[in-house]
Amino acid sequence: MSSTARDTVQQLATRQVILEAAYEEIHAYGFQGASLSKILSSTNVTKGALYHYFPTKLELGYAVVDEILSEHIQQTWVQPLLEADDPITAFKNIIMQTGNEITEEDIQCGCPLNNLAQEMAPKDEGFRSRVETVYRSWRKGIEKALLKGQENGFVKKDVNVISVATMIVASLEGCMGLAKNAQSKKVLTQCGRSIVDYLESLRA
Amino acid sequence: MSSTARDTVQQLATRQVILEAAYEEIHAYGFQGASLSKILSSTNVTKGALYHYFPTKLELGYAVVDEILSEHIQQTWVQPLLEADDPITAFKNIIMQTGNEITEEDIQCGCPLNNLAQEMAPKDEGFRSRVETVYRSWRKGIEKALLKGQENGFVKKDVNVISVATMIVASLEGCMGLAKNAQSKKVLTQCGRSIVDYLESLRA
DNA sequence: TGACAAACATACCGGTTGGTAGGTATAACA
DNA sequence: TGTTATACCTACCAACCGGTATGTTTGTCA
Repeated sequence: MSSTARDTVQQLATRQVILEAAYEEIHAYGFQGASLSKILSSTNVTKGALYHYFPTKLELGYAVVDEILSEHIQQTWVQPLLEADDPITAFKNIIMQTGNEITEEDIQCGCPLNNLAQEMAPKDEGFRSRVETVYRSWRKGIEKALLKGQENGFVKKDVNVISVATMIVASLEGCMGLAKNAQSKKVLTQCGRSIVDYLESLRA
Repeated sequence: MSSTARDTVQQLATRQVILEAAYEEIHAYGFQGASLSKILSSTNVTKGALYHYFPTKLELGYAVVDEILSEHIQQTWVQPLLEADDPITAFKNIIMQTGNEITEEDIQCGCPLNNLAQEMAPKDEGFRSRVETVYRSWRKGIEKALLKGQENGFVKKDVNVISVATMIVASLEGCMGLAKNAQSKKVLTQCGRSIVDYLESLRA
């Protein structure tokens, strides 16, 4: 039993190495532009190992969405919001913290979720539906937080939480997209400030 | 002289056919995913003709940005704004008209400018700077219109027109991006309504 | 210790891609 | 009418891609 457990650990370790290298390559070059050869040469993994764990390049990409991107959105953008009483203040904190921690390189690569959405949604239903699942849970999390905020008297009662949640995600992604093309942290913070202003306009 | 003029017209006609076919292929599959062979087979143009007018695939892509996308943004999103006295009402009209005219296919393909920005900005400086020029003139146009709106008493005086212009473009692009992945016109109109609400909050 | 399977490693393949070399048709001009 | 340049056309190529077939190592269990 214990040896089986260790095997599983070892197995998952190699799998994880592949997965994270794939994530970075895809983040930098997009899914279609991502080269399996480059993923392999950036690690000590061979093509045989890769195809042992992932039947196709497509399945590797799916796993990146399901296991890395989904997790990242949830931990960064949803959980802190759900734990707070005042969603607007919590959101401002997340935006400001992200703005502080983000590097120029991150800006150049953009939001990996948005990148995949824009590139792959029209081309592959598997990607689209998986990305959509992540987006939906993101928006649902914001909706929940806003609703709780309304109950606690932090958010205007007449706010349509569904529309606003969509608008927030849209402006965050749009903001990252503009900053990515401008290659400018200034554009990002400038746009972030407008989002914060917008959030404040929702306060009760 | 007149015959030379006719030659030029003929020449530009072929060039334009290539350009528009390239635009559609790139819009549907992205620049990297766009196949020259498919562009050629979708027209009656041969590879020799293509490479007569465009030295590389890259230059063809550049021309699409400079001559098609730039024009489209200017005509749809900037000119009507600059001609109006009240920029907020004008903007609402553009958004609603676009929302009415847009097809499900358009939604699936997304905004061609945003597509190219997200795909190519980190990979090719030529693309990035050209797309950036389009974005900048878009934002500048909105800034001008908002400023004029402030002078005419339609827009709050304390609004930072630069930040707001960036925010508007960001949320428009983000909105299109979300709708594209959701493959849903409902998401688009829902998000559009939030943008309109945001615009109304800027009214004097 | 031997059997067997999981976990890799290597060499290779068919297909597609952007790009090129070299020929041809057409029309303007001297 | 001969010359020349523009505007194409056709056939081909090297490079790279994802994917596979086959071999080898490693560890487990009976």
